Amino acid sequence: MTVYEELQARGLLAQVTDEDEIRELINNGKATFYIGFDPTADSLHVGHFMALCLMKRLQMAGNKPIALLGGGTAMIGDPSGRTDMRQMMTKETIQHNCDCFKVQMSKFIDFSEGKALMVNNADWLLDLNYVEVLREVGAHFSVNRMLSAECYKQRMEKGLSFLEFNYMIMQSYDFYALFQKYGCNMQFGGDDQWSNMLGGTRLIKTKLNKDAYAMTITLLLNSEGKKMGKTQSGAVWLDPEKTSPFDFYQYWRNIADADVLKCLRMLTFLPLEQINEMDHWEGSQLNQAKEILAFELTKMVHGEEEAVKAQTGARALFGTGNAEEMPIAELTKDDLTDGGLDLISALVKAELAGTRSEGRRAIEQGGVSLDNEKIVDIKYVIPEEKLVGEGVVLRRGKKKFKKVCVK
RNA sequence: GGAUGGAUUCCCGAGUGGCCAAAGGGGACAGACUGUAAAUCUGCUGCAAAUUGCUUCGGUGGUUCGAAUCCACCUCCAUCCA
Repeated sequence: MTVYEELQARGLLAQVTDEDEIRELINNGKATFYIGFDPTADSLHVGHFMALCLMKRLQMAGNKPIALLGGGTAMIGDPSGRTDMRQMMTKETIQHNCDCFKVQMSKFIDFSEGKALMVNNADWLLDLNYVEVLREVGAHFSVNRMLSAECYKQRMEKGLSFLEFNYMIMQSYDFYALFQKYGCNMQFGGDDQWSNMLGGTRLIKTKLNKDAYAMTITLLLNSEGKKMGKTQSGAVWLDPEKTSPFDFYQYWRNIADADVLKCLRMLTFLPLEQINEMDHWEGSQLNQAKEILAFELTKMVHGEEEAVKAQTGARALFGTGNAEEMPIAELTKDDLTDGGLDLISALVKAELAGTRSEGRRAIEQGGVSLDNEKIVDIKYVIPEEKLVGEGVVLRRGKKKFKKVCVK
């Protein structure tokens, strides 16, 4: 199976500019392609992960990837698919985020001599001269056409600043610059980037009369049409400090039935035959598929050791309600009052509740248990001797656990 | 620059002097049912020393016994006109 066929079979391809050309290029390892990553946070998230996987797949097929850090474009902010303006970031924040991205990316992609490149568009965007850009680049863009682009639609209702409006031009310029500098002939990106990417191919065509190609990856949407990789508390990060391997595992372990197979195909490197076999699994059997998905992804992101830990931890936790591997909240004697710790404080200190009111509610509604024993008394005090040493398992709801102990 | 309409809690959105910690919906959280799923049903959703107290309706100041609500100024947004 060729790379192109595999990408197709996995449902990764969304739109392509020229199917035959692209197939030819990437199947024969002749593509030098780039994917842009705007450093909008200090860690990569699942969406980036997907792009990195694609990068890896193509690299394995002999193509040369360029990871483009958007140190320049992040100064502007991509309005695509947004309903409001992004908060402007300072140069320092952007630089910091770039550094974080670099470290994380290096774990997935082999950037050793000649195999791949990592560049930062701040290097060429920041020194551009306004009037010159307007004349050289701006002249080739039709405002009418830009406005009709899908990515601005949402913003036409709420308003779009001129700053953000220029994002497309900056991204197009990137492609143009990379084409000239590194012979980069292809761009990949999320499907929401389509119009930005087309801008680049068109610019290369008009300025240089050369062909360049663009291809988008299907956005990872769940069965309800929402972007995956987000939780109510924010994105699912690849940085273990921001999303622990256990939480990362749990995120995938808990996805909807309807989404498991799709995720396996799109995100893992498991052979398609193996995934196709799971296709006819039904009902609770799908739980196995979810375990596989969660394990595979955790392994890729955090390593096998962490994946095993997360899996055994989760199994034990949801089986017996107790486990070795469990997030621990370590308190000190100072946290105790009168030889014990009241339950509400324990919930807050263990970060199982954001506020005391929230903790109180959880207890009142029967959602809190201590060592598998439900407690509904909001005045309950955990005696000190229980907290010393091994500690106790404090549980809020079905899925949130912490071992609480006192040093 | 001019005219008009806006800004309410996580989001949408009602409220136009006291009955307002503020309707309704969504989301989140908790419970029941399950398979750590979905759907459904129930509860709950500002904070706290919790039959009470404190803070909140874009900002600042004012009127009033009392302001999300009235007045003044300011900031931001949308629509139309230039």
